[in-house]
Amino acid sequence: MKLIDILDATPFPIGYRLAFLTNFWREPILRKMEKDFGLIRPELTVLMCLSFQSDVHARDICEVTEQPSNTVSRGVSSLERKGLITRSRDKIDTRRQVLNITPEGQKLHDQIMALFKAGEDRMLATLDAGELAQLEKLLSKVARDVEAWRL
Amino acid sequence: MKLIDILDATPFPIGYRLAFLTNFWREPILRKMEKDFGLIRPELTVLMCLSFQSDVHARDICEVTEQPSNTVSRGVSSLERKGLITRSRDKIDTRRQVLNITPEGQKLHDQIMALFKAGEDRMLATLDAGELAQLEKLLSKVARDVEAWRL
DNA sequence: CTCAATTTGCTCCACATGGAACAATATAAT
DNA sequence: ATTATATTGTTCCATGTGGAGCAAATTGAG
Repeated sequence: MKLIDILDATPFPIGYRLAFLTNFWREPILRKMEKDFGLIRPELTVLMCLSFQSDVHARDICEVTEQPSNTVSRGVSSLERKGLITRSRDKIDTRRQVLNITPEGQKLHDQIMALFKAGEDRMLATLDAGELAQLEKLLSKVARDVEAWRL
Repeated sequence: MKLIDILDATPFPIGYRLAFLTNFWREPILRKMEKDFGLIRPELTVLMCLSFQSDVHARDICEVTEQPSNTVSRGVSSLERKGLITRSRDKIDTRRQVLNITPEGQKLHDQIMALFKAGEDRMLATLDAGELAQLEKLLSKVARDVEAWRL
């Protein structure tokens, strides 16, 4: 009995393959990230948001990533302790705090992104250029349509 | 700031989209499964294995799904308490126990599979028949190649 | 101006999960 | 046969995570 056999027996061939590929691509890298860099998942989420945009509030991260506020709160706190992001009170609304990534945080972020990139290259090595373009185009189309089909 | 924007900014466009689609397709269904049927993830894993094949050992499930033995053990115990699977000592090796799905378990399994199928249909509604075939073919190719690229 | 309602971020708590050690049983070596 | 080693499945424990509720601060209605 192999996992791939059970996979082939399900009535949702594409969904299961999406989950299958996601697991084998992402999970080992996340474990490596935790082991080598001591960064856990919620911290990476915050780091990616701050790398993408500056002067962000924790609340923004909650909304964008649809994560509960306590998870984001923990991620922000530990990232600040590590010196990977900065936290400063908002002058106008002192409940809020303005978050920014530090150079150290950006550097770590880039290293981790490189891990994912290398993993993707390995995963897709069996596809030629045309197939790669096809796959990205199809996944993009479905992803862009997300608001129409998400529950 | 939208999640899809951060997505587009990463250097791994396909990997991130795989993860993105997997999350929005699978997670809501798993939550619904937990709420409506009281079944948690490790239980579903065991149930799917037993639906696929009869007379399996817990150890087999560990190997196929690469889950730790305690997780499988808990799943097996709770499924048996609920009457969804049966457990009987192996006559030859009395350390082992032979697991089988019950008719009730099979019925529940089929109901849950139908949820995932319906979710997949919704997710892929934007693709035409040719695109669907293309996508499945490409995902299959990469998935079959898993042993070559997994870390 | 005053007080209720909202928003932000945090702590407490409950639970799912994986690692490690354990008992019971089976297998191998001499 | 006896003893050491493997294997199976379980319980204990540490940790990551989300829900609910909380205090502090802001906003809005009268």
